Amino acid sequence: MSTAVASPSAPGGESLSKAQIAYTWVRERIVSGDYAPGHRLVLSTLAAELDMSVVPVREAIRQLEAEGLANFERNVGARVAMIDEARYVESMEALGILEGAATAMALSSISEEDLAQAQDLNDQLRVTLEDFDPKTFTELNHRFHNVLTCRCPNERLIELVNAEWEKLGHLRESTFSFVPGRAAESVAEHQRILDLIENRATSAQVEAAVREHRSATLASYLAAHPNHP
Amino acid sequence: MSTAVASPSAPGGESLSKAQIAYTWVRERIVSGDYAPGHRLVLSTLAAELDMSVVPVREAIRQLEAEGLANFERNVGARVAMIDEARYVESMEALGILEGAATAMALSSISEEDLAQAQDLNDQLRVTLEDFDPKTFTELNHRFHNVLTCRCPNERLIELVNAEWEKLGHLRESTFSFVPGRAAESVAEHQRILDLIENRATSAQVEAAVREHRSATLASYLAAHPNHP
DNA sequence: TGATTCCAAATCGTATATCATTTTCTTACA
DNA sequence: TGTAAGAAAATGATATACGATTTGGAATCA
Repeated sequence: MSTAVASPSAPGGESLSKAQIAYTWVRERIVSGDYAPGHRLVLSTLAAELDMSVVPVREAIRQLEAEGLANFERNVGARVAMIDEARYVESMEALGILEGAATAMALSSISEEDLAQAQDLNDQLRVTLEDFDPKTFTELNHRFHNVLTCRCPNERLIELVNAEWEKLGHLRESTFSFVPGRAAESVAEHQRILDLIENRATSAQVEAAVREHRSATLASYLAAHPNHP
Repeated sequence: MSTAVASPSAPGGESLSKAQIAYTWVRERIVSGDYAPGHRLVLSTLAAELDMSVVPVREAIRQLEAEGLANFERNVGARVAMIDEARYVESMEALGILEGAATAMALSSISEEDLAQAQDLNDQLRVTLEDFDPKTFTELNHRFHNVLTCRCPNERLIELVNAEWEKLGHLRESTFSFVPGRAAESVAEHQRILDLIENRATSAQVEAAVREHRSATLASYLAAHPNHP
């Protein structure tokens, strides 16, 4: 029986292709940490588990590869992407740049409600600090940033932000897990960003603030991390 | 005979998989404009032309899809991605942001030689103005920007820059084809960027200059373009 | 004539089969 | 005992085959 997979011939709803089913299935396992980095993704095994042939599974894994969640080696096979320390840092940096720009561009479109929602999320984050749980903190943190960026009129930029965010996804919680003290600073910086927006700061100021916010997260992560190559 | 495709069992060299051969082959046709936007990519036809089965072709096209060069429609097939006006603008904007940041980060690593090479390329661009050819101008233009960004220590950022650049690739020449006057301005702005670098301007200044440079290109493109939805 | 239905061709999606490569295990030899 | 050669197993890469879906057109009817 394994996992209940949505019937491909689901009546009424639009049936997903097997390749798509395999994609979401495997992806879910990766982001949930079920398949740890380095875990081998054997086509025949996955195909058997999903009760389909290897062809759609292969396609799914290639798609995951394109997103950077898996690595394929010719004639050897695929495995869940390793979390190279250097790459993690670089992606965080890139995310800061993209997110900063997206937030700045969104400025004129951010409504009172958006701002209120962001404030609310940051308040929730503050509450979380007392009984800290990296998982929920990370979740709220994502939603906070998403509220600010999603109004960006440039959809491509939003795509890039999300892609980068997801690439970091399956290990992002580690930042706050490893450096619990960072969470409090993070909330404070969020507040500063919200204040800037509310006080009609220039887009350059907001962009810089968001970028620095991520740099700071990154710095504390690195400080707490003895580089282990 | 058709196109001479590198033998998969090329002796000595590392043989490419058929999927990779198909990928580069189709991609080449797209970026060269041989396959215009909207052109259908029929698996069986391509497979026949490449003398292989449809399986690797399919894989190649999915890869192209992931890069945004092709679009796949379920049970219908793939076609070369349409050049949506809005998407073009958004990608250009995103490229400006990424390139600006990459160039700024590269500042401390740009050597005298790099600067000289960039200067040389811009001089070549200036010469090209007299007997203008959009194709070579675009080529040189790319190399100019590449010299500045490639020293960026953040490889991920370079990846993103290149990905965005290539996404625009198959229609980038149009900017200078449609707005020939823009080329001269472009060269002047390049010169300003080089001057900033030479005079040890702050990274923020350089970043802004590069970003504005692309904004200006975009603006003149839009000005010369009656929006045709 | 125009719209509708139905059939056939085109093409994709997936399964199965075969070939190629890599890895691992065994075995023989120094 | 350690190493190297070779066979066997595992797995990926590709080919072929077949079923499913879409699309275009022919035939039918009002």
